[in-house]
Amino acid sequence: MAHRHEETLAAVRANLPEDELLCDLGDLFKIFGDTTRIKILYSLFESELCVCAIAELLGMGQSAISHQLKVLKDAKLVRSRREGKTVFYSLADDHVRRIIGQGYDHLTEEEK
Amino acid sequence: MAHRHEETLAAVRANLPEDELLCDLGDLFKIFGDTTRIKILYSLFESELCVCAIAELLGMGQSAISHQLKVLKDAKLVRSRREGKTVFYSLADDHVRRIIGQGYDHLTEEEK
DNA sequence: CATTCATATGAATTTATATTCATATGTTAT
DNA sequence: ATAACATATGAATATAAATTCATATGAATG
Repeated sequence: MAHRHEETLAAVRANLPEDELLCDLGDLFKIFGDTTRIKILYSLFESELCVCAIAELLGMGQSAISHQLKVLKDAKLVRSRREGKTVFYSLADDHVRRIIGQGYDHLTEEEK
Repeated sequence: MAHRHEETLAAVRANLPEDELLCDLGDLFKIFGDTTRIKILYSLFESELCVCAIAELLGMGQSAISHQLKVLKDAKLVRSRREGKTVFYSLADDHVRRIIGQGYDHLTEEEK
């Protein structure tokens, strides 16, 4: 503790969500915070893709992609659909596009 | 490589941004992907705060907070303003709110 | 039902990142 | 100038997370 700021902190505390939600938020963004996963998600903007197509597209091993798809699926960011031996992945909902879109904006827009 | 998907991949490749942008996106979200930083950003929704107020609010050491504020500042997510011995931090622009808002929506809304 | 193909998973290794500790910098007041 | 306070920073440690390798599961086919 250093100087006084109880008045300020009271207001901030009142508007701060529960700890659990803040943790969940961090965990969610953590998932977007990896180049491989961003690439996977972005690839799925266009169409559903099978695991080996994604691996080929990104120039990575099948195992690495599978592991990351699991992370994405656990977070409900992608869905999967099996067709014979092949499993197709697609975006789970539109939040993915919106979240990435906002990030894109931050990177490309000028700040004033 | 496994089976054929050149046709599909061609279309996906055409719409995929440059590698550098995808990396930058990952790096940006990585910053949101930490509970401490999310808490700091959320705290700043309400008002600007000095370092020791944030440390007190989060129950963490001043050093840890300073390190994270540096990360946030380097990413241009927060600004700082010195007033005597005290340094006040505030959100740099509205993208922060929007990005966190989209994450919040994903967590709290029902998916259909 | 044995083989092949597509995907998934566990363990190990490597690499990155967060916090702490000690200390430096910068500001104000005596 | 010296002391006291607020913040910043470097190095070290601890923890987490990504990829690889080997192998397992699950589905189709001869």
